[in-house]
Amino acid sequence: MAEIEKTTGIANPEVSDAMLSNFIHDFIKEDIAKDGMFEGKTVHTRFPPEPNGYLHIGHAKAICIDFGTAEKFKGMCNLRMDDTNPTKEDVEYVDAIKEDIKWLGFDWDDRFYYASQYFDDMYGFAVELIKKGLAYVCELTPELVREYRGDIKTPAKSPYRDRPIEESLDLFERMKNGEFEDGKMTLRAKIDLASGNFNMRDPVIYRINRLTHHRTGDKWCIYPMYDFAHPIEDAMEGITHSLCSLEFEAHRPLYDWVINNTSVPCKPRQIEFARLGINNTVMSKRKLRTLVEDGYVSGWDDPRMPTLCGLRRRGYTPRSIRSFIEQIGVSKVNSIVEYSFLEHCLRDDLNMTAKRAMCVIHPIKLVITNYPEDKTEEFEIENNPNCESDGTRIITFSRECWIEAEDFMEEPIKKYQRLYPGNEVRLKSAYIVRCTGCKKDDNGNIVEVYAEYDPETRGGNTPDGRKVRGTIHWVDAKSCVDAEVRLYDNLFTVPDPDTGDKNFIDYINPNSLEIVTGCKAEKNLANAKAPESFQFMRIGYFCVDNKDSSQENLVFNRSVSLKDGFKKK
RNA sequence: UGUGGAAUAGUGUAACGGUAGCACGACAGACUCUGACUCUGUUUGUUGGGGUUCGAAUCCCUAUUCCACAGCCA
Repeated sequence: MAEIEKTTGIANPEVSDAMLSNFIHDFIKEDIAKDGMFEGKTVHTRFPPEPNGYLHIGHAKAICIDFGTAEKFKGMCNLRMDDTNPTKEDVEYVDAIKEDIKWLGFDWDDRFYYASQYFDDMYGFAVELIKKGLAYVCELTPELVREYRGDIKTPAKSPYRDRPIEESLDLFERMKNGEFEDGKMTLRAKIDLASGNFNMRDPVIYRINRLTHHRTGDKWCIYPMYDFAHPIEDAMEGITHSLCSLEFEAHRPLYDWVINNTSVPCKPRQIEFARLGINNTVMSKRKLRTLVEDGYVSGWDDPRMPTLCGLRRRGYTPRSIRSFIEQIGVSKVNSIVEYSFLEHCLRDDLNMTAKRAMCVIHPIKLVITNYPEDKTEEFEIENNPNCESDGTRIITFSRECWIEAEDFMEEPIKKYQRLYPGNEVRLKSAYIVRCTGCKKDDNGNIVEVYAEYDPETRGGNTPDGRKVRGTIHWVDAKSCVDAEVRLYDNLFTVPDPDTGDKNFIDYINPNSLEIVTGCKAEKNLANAKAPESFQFMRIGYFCVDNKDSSQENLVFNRSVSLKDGFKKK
């Protein structure tokens, strides 16, 4: 590294080893080693979302790569709103995007930009191209442009290609001044009408569009196209490496063409990587919008959505998402990561950080028949057995408590080690109890379970050393609080609703949300507030809903269930 | 059919001419006051065919398959 510093003058070439390496890092190292290429600069990237929708887990990959790469090389990463097309863009998204990126833990310092702030520069560079004979005003209608684009064997054509420079200059200025109606003319780069890469067949770089821009208002009626604007934005900000997804690979020649044919201040390098695919969900903006607008979910932040605000509401932590992105790696292979891996990353994080609590979701009454009716005891219980510094809390115990309905079976299945007549189980941290029977209503439904406790086993200990196979969670009926619990399942019934010509709506899982009310939570949960997460012991990780939960009406979202190693049959 | 990419266990990703490894999953077991966690072990892979080489996932040839591009979207 010291060697490299000498030859390139890069201020901070030191590479952080905290991060897994990938091919992008390799490219950058090569560039750094290449004498003079980035003379005197630090690695500088950018994350350039178009403010026309909410960020999702796929964007998280791009964010982690853009910011993470800068971090790795001790460089910088800008946040830039790519707002060159006012058609779909809106200010409402800008703040949401910033919030999501900050939530993930990334920081752009004061380097927040809009592509629209370079409109003047872009206009200037366009004029430069015209003067060089490298761009011309074309009057083909959109229909004719398409028709004249040609095909693999036929080159494109435009009768305006050889328009004199002075004429194009004049026309382009008048386009800017609003003398022509929308769609009447375009400015096209003069490159190669016969190119096998259609992006190079004299691409349109400016179009007339009388739209009010969310930043520049009505100042402009012509707007630059992405292929022309993006390299300029990058260069204006001194970006050294412009990281983007694979579909822009074929645009790279055009990116380089713009950089090389205009007097932009630097020459960024575009590197493409595969975007993230995850099964059991959809990721395209259009499909997510359909889910929201047609009411299949409650909003962009519905906990079933792969949006960052949805994942946040679901209980995903920034750390779990960053860990996920880091572990799936970066390559140029289009791939579909299993949703279960994301869940694994969440469990992995929450296992270390979430405090344990007891909550009974499908309650059934357990009566300890040999326990005094008016007695209440307190037990001290650890908040997280995996993290001693999380301390302990007090829970109460009395004659009646709630247990999970599925923790009792009148006739046990094979290997069942919970409550059934004659069997002993431990009520977590309280007492060992022996089941003595149950009571049923007229329809044969079990309404109460009976057991006798062993006073010698206070705290759940067995002084005689006897082994008790089952330990179940419970809450004191006298002191518990009611809660609403929302259980989520996959939004789709098939792993690949996003592929092929299927209509993804046909595969929506009608049971992706189950709302359970009347759940019984230990009293300590009464004051829980978002964004706190808990492990409801033996069930899963739950977070307080950041919209609907209140002290009067506790609402928990199941973020992810615990793995269930019990093999039924 | 033109251009540009990509093919490594079920999934994702390393190995950059020198023992194909890791993670997730699955399976089996140990441990356990969470059937969780943790730990141990097992399972499964270089797209096919040639070639170069002492030695090939890696280099060469060839075949096959897959993805992206013909917006005045980004």
